[in-house]
Amino acid sequence: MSLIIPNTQETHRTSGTVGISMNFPRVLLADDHPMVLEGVAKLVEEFGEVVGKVEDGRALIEAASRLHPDVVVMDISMPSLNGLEAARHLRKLLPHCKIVFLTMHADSTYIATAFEAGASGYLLKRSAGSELKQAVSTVLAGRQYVTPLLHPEDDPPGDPLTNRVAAFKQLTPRQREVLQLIAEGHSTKEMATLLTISTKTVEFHKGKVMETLGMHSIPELTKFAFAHGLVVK
Amino acid sequence: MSLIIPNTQETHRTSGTVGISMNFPRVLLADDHPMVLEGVAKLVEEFGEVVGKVEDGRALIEAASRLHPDVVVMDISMPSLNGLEAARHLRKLLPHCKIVFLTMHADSTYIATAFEAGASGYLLKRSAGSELKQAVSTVLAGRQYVTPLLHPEDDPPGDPLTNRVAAFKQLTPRQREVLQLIAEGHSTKEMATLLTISTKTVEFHKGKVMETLGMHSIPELTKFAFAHGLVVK
DNA sequence: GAAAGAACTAGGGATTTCCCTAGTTCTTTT
DNA sequence: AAAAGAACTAGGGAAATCCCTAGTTCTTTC
Repeated sequence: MSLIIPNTQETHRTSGTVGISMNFPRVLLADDHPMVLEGVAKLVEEFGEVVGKVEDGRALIEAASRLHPDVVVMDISMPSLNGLEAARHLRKLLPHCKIVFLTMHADSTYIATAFEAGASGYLLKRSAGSELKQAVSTVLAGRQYVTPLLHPEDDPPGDPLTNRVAAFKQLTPRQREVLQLIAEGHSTKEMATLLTISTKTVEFHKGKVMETLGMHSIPELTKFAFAHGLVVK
Repeated sequence: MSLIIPNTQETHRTSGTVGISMNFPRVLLADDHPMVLEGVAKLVEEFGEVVGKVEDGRALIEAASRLHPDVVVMDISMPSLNGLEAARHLRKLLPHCKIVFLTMHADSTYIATAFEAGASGYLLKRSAGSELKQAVSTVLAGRQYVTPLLHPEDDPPGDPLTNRVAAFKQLTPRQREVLQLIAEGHSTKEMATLLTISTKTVEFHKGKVMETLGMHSIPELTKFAFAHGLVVK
């Protein structure tokens, strides 16, 4: 099974002008953390020219329309205008400019949205530095690049995690009920009393939830429940 | 109002051997995001030697005791052993090695804790790249460096978290270590292997943490660890 | 309205956790 | 240097858990 990446730009794979990997590409960088921005710039300078460095989405749009870079490497979380919105603008403004996201967000909902917004590449800050060059040359060659960290092959067998949001929707009502109670700190015995079923049944539901979500510990479930607003505070 | 920075290392200001800014310092880097780690390494290479790059706190301890760097530049949020705990270990292991934190956390509770843990410098990822050199040479000269972004004029009024922070401070180093591992989802057996102690001892620490914090479930501990930035994501 | 599939219910048994007690090491104080 | 206290270490036994299997109810489909 593979990550679902909506291919809104069929030219990525078939355009006649692409396929040539550029020698020394002109790169525009955007990240709201200067320390990271400048560090990444040094990495880019090993294989390309850094034509600009900006710290928010609006500045990115301005700089891009002025500098006409071959590729933009940008964060998603940025002040003023976030990376996803900036990408949508950029696609209309400079249709030939490639977009690579470099972000903390490993969530697959982000990556799908990113490609919908016009991205050709997706890296994580957890990715190796060498992937930057790899990603830039791949997208300039007209193909897409997604960091191996997000590739489904690496997931535990059965790969229920390809999309945790989707997985969440697969939970039955009873399972969601139990998940919430778990995250609230209730013991199996307490849940059994609360739901007027046996502890064994509660244990079964708990096990099913873990299996469905591809998780193996209470803290993981707790964080998940939080991330989905299933638990308050 | 001003930031309270406990001066646990009076030699910072008065030792006879300090005051000389080193020419080409040997720097050890720690950050759990390789892309950032490698970028920052490039920045450091402009003024010093990068003797090592590691991606978690436990690897940092190992590398530091082997490489004896002049200064360690590290993140706070790291898997396995967070930066603050790693700093406490480091201070005992290599008393002459300077510690500079480079982190996202602009919270003033973090910075106070950082200096308590043995730091001499505190930078943000929002800080300018040039501050890195500035910070390293300042701490090697025996003084402290805090990024201008954190200067007290910018602080929000009040501090509602005092109670929890107080409770957190009551934990022993070992207890904090175990708390982090619990919140990361490790089983007792895994923790025992990681810490090379028996499961029984891990269980004892876990119990003590719960008793001290007045909590009675793993989810509660997990949320607490999150609220204190002890765990990433 | 009968068959099929999904959801909910539980039992048994190995494993792990919880709680109490207690020895050892490390630090601080006198 | 000795004593005291705190932190860390770990054992034993009761309780709770995890994992597998399996019966019952509820819903969907033909």
